[in-house]
Amino acid sequence: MGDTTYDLGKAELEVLKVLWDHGPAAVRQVRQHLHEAGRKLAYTTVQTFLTRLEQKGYVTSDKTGFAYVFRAKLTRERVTRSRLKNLVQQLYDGAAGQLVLQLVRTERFTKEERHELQKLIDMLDAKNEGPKP
Amino acid sequence: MGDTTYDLGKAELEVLKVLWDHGPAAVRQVRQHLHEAGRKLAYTTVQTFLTRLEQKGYVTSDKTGFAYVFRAKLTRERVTRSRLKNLVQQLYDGAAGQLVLQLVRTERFTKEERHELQKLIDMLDAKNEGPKP
DNA sequence: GACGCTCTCCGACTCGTGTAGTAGACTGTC
DNA sequence: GACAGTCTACTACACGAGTCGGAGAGCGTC
Repeated sequence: MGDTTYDLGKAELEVLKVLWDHGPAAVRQVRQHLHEAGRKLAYTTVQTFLTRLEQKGYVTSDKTGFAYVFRAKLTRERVTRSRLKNLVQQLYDGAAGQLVLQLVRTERFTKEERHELQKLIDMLDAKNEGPKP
Repeated sequence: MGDTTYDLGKAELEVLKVLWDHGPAAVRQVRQHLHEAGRKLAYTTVQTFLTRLEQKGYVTSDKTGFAYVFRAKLTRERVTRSRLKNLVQQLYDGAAGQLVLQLVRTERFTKEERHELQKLIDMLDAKNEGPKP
């Protein structure tokens, strides 16, 4: 269902994000990307995170070449959902609508995003008002 | 502006939430509320959290009566914003729109919330298309 | 076949957070 | 004014997360 709660530390998430953004990579590449993002960590530190992520089942590794190549198993969407669910639960006792409203109220959107949003609302309207529940 | 990042542990947030939900309270009352919410903690544990929250400047205390009464200084909205900002930053490099889209896509809304949302979008449209940037 | 580079494995240390106990101060009651 | 109950202050400890170094294994090069 996706109601699982993923326990990811801040730094672990950063590492995972590299895999999401750049695809599968070995320790050295991950470290390189983090470095370019202004995050300077020792080689072994990155390795520790990758290992821990693997132990938790959030990434997999295959050693086809010289070094292990790590690949994200957990998707960004699942983490987002989990994080949001936590947030909504912790702050609003589960009332997600309130959160979205605050978000929409306070964030800036591009034209495209607004159109997309509009379409989604239309769909929601159609779905909830058309066929009887 | 509100871009501060509040470092609140999970348990600290629970305590803070009691203050939001029930207003100012002394250690004993806070503990009582937590207890009713199924969270059983020792008196001194609750006290520790309150003290730490005060040290961080997130609550204040006044000792008018017998015991100190703690009052939330930080608002739920600020914490929400901070948390969301973090989330969006960490997962989407700051592209909040993407987050909202996913939220709207996957969460259920009441009719009222949809209407509210619609109004907000109309406002966004008006604001962003009316005066030149 | 010795040197050097890169990789993995394992251990270690620190800091924040969650959790609580004890000692002493205060207050009200007989 | 002694006792019981409640409050605060201080201390402590375990655990996870963030951080890294050193030891040893593979592999390429002269």
